[in-house]
Amino acid sequence: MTLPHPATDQISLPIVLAVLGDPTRLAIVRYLARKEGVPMNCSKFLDLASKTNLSYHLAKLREAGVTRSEAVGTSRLITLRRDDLDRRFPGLLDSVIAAADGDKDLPAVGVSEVEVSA
Amino acid sequence: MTLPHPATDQISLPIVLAVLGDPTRLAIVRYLARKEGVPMNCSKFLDLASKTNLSYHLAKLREAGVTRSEAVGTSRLITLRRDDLDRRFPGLLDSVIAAADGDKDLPAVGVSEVEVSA
DNA sequence: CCAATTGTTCAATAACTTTTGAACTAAGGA
DNA sequence: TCCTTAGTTCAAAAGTTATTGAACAATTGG
Repeated sequence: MTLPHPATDQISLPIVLAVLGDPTRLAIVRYLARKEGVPMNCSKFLDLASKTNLSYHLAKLREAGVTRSEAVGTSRLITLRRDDLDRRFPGLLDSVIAAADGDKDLPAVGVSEVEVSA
Repeated sequence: MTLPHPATDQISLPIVLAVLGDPTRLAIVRYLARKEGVPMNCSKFLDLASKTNLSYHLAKLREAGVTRSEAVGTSRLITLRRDDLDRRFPGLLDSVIAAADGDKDLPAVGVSEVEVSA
């Protein structure tokens, strides 16, 4: 957990809402929610924005307490801080993700991915 | 309903999240939620911001589909579009308001008001 | 060691959002 | 009619966020 992350009780509601109020970041969060438990690296999101811009948006998500970024080799493993968010704002993430899933106009990543069973 | 309001199915998730991601507007929404059914006029919120600035924030809430503003005489009656929001984004408003109520650091209006029974 | 891969940082710019005050409109009461 | 109340509009200024490209750093494979 190399990079700075806020403690669970430091996560601020307005900041989380503002951070989720951006279509690119919302798409990232949706994808992480769909692939829960599977750590993602940034390259997954390159069809949403440029590398530099992704770095910016992923930092915003991390600083808001929405995601966790871990440095592993030259990659960052990114995960949703679902437990922390659910503890702090019960029901919020679920309703946001459900709402986003129901909206065909929002940008999305990896929608047509093949599920690989173990 | 004189002023322009989006239809229920035109309410956009990122816009709603961004609009609620402002502490002043969140305080307005919390107050409206607490006084559900009782139409408010803008002056209720004058301790949050200046008259001009309130006009701006209330327009943002209306344009996002979060509130309804009705012109009555020289006043505006403002209400939460709870039914519409619940239909469009089930659970979202409740979790946002519950989260806001649990946060002592957020600005609030009319917290210490006397409940007047009929 | 060298090159490729992965992502960051920096500075610049563009694009928005918020806040302000002065001037305004519209309704209602004296 | 005139004054007050309630809120809007407008243009400017201030502040913030998003986007870009070029340069950089760190790790890993050959």
